[in-house]
Amino acid sequence: MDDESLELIEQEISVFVRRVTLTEKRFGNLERSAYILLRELYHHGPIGVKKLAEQLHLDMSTVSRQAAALVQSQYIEKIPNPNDGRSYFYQITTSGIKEMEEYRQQRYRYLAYILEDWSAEEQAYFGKLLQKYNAIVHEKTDW
Amino acid sequence: MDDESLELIEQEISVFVRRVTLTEKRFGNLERSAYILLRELYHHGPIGVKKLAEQLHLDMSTVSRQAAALVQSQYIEKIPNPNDGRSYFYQITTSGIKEMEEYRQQRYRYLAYILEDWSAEEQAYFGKLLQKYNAIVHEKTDW
DNA sequence: ATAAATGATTGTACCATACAACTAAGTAAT
DNA sequence: ATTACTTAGTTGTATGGTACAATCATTTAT
Repeated sequence: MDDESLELIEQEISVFVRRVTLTEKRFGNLERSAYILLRELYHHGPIGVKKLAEQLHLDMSTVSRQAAALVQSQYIEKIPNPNDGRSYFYQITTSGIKEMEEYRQQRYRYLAYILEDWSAEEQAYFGKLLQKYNAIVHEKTDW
Repeated sequence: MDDESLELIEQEISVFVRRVTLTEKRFGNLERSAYILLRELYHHGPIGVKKLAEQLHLDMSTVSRQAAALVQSQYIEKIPNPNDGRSYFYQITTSGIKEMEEYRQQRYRYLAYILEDWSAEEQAYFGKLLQKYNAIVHEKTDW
């Protein structure tokens, strides 16, 4: 692999990640972790902590606590699994969807602002390359 | 701005950031935060906590603690400023450089593995777009 | 029926970060 | 020069994100 590109990517990724994490900490009432959890629930539908943790590549204990907080805030509901007394299904509520979309809108606005002067090609390519990167990590590692 | 690209980018950035942060937590003896601090010291040369915090866009207290830990590990040295009894210069040590490079090598290896099947164009473009994104955030926000 | 496995929670620990209070040293104003 | 203001740095406290280990309750397998 081309060393120059490698160095550039290495350098820029670390700056990029720093910026995104520090900038997008909280939008509205949600932390970023909560947003990601809600998004997963929204797309996947009712699901237990174990599977949720697998999807998010987090430890069950982490997800269990985050989910508990979201139940508290009434953004998700915890429904006992009728076929298995140990397990539950978490389900996003109307209010949860609203908050999730609120957060997303804020991200959209911010991104649109940052990328406003990019050409359509650059924007499209940026999205595709990020997607490709993520897909490869998914394939190649245990993600 | 094109909505489709925006949605894609929004989605993929959050996955991307998650993955990078969870994957690259620690390489060798360094945390990622330590690596970034060392890199800054390495490139910038001797500098106090205040400026360091500005460069890294972190609170002084955060940097102060991270720096103290690195002094402890002997990866950096704390030198009193002869012209100002309040302030110090932090300076990376030989051993600090070694660790920093160790960390970087591990990141390189990992990245090279992930990107091995990308064309040279894709690699180059990916680096450039990340760089461009970072530069714009820098211009447009108080970063 | 007892042992093993499983879903979930809780205890504990660590890192990253910020804000506020504080200390010590420098600078400015009277 | 003495007093008040400012500044560099550290430390106290709080929050969030995460993991590992222990535990609890229930289900499955022997």
